[in-house]
Amino acid sequence: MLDEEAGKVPGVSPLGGSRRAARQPSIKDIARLAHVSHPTVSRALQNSPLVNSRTAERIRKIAEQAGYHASAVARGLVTRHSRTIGLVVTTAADPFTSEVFSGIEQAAHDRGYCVFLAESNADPESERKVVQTFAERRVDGIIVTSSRVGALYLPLLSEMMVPIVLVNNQHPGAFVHSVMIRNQEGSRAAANHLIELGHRRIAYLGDQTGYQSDAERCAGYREAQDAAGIVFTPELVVLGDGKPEGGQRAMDQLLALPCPPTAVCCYNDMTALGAMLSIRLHGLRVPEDISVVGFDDLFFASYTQPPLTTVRQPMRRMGQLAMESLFRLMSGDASEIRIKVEAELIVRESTARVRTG
Amino acid sequence: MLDEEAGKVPGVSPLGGSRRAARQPSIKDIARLAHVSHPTVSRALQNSPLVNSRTAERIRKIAEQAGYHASAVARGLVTRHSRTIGLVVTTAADPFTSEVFSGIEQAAHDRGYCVFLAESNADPESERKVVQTFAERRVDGIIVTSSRVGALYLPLLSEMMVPIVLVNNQHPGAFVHSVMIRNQEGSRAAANHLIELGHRRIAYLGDQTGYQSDAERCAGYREAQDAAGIVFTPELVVLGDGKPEGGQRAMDQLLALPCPPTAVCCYNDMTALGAMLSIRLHGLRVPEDISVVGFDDLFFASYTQPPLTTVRQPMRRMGQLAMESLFRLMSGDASEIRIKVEAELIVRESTARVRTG
DNA sequence: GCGATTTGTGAATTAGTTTACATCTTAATC
DNA sequence: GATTAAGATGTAAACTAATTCACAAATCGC
Repeated sequence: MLDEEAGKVPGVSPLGGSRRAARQPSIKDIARLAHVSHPTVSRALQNSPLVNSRTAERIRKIAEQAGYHASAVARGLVTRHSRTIGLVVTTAADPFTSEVFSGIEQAAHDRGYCVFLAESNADPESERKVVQTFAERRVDGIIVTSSRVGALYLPLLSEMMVPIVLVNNQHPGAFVHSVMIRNQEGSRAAANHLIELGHRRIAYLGDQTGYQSDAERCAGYREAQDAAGIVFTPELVVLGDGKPEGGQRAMDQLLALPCPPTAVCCYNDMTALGAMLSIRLHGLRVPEDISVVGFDDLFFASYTQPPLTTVRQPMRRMGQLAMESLFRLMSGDASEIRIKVEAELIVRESTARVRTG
Repeated sequence: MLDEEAGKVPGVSPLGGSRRAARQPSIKDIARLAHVSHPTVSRALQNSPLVNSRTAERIRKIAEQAGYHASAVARGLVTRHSRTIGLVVTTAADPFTSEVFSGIEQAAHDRGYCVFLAESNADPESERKVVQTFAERRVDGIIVTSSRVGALYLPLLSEMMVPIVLVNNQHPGAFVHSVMIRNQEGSRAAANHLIELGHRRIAYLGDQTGYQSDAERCAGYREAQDAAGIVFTPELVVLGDGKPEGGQRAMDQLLALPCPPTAVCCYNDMTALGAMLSIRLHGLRVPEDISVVGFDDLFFASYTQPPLTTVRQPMRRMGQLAMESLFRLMSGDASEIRIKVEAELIVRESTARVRTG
């Protein structure tokens, strides 16, 4: 016990006139208060069998009363683990993203991890900066959701020496870990549903920023048609931007066609929202005139008018799976992880039998 | 990957003998690679005038090539600042919350701060744990959004010695900093709009978990009616839960009344979503039979059928303001911050002149 | 050779974890 | 009652990766 025997925690009185911010108590402050050495405090707080359980209990109580919280930054320095993960998203203000985050956060929290959430705004430079920030902060792992720039991560990855899991963003050929929805199967189910309802002229309203997801969903749409012997009509494939505005514009295009479709498969629910608005503004009705199918099953899908038939992604679950995969990787398991989760068609009221005549 | 050719440089390599997993390069590794001392590297990377600019440039280049990222955890230990803030939300899977987050994140990112996002799930115990986690991680500040448990933060606050800003969650009387929407004025404007359309029997569909926000919005609703000489009818005030399900149930109640309202002010847009569904399911139409007003102006408000008249909250802006307030507080400014932002009525098509006869 | 600029040396500091080792206290055993 | 071992605790230090300071030394221009 060398330092100030003063007995008080230095700088702890905020009213002392000092302009310095009061310091949080350190392990040595607790040691002094409990009249033990600081290694004993450390042992007590970690339930080490080396300390008498009654002493340990006493120390824990004192620490609690003093409002002691062992600094994770000091601990992280020595343990070389921050118990922190980084999540990079295009934007957090998106129902899909925030559901996935929610799943990640829960799984992380359960294991004592904290999540840094950063937006890349779909800007590669910003994305690079975010990953660099995460590197500086020594996150133990990284999850990337719905990004367009998968290729970017390869060089960063080797530099970071930290596992990365991609959600719905598998860069083809890259050796990265991923959790994906079965895009093609889901989309095929949606298209099949329309075909079963008698539709023959079915459009696909895609997402020009969707890259692989869009390609796979479009493939599912085509596959279903091929199987049903419907010839592919290129002008029935138009592109939005994954948001309502883009969906609306793309639907406008379809409705300007000499012979518009009787049904539309949308890249996602946000796109479907815009498509349905476009249809209404053209004086047509869903599903009487045109059937609409979405993808995602966002919260609002059951509240649209009419309620939206869509392909459900288990978003929370996908977030959890991504986090659990990351835990596996962080614990040293180096095997490649490529999880594919099932998509489920949810039939509501935006799809109906094609109007005959 | 740290260059193993450090071995050909005379001197001891810290990695030389060890079989440890590849480590991220440290400032000393860079010093060795650049043939300078580590304080010089530190100076160079901080653009100190004490180093020759050419040397500094050379060092920066070497650091870059080696993929060096100065450890924020080590720096945080000595500087006592983590350049990190914590945001606690009830759930991230909510359009209001994620918009606010987005504003916060942008402002934080611009100043080199990272944001920990944690969910409390409206559970006080979980909320306490989250704040404790933030304390351990030595966040420089905390923002809390739309929480019910404002009172909880007082004891924690004094313990944490870290500034806290509340968004739409002012606990009355607590000495905390806050960014709030003008609930009462916004709600009054909504009710006035309905009154101007000739409505006399207007309901308020509140949120039993909304506490102060709900009280203020209800007060605005009553104030407008008082001013218009409309007598208050208690059975026209029903409570939801801030979500579509609650809105639907509450609207069901209103429609079961012997004399149902001709217009409804909803606590928020999510509630309005449920209310509109209930109205449809009862075979009535919006706005012909019943006018509906929301609150928030979430992204889907312009895509409902009919598009929703609502009171806009500048959510991103509120997030930014909260973050900027936190920066002020973190820089030592101790003056109380209580920002009130204006609400703006957005008239769309869910409200119409009351049906006469 | 003088002074200014630049760089190096060595150390303290931050708040923990962890280890090796030394005490000291009990309790059991002979 | 002494011996011995086990258990509990203290002491001192190393370690983590940076910042920062005091001071010394080297280099450079003039």
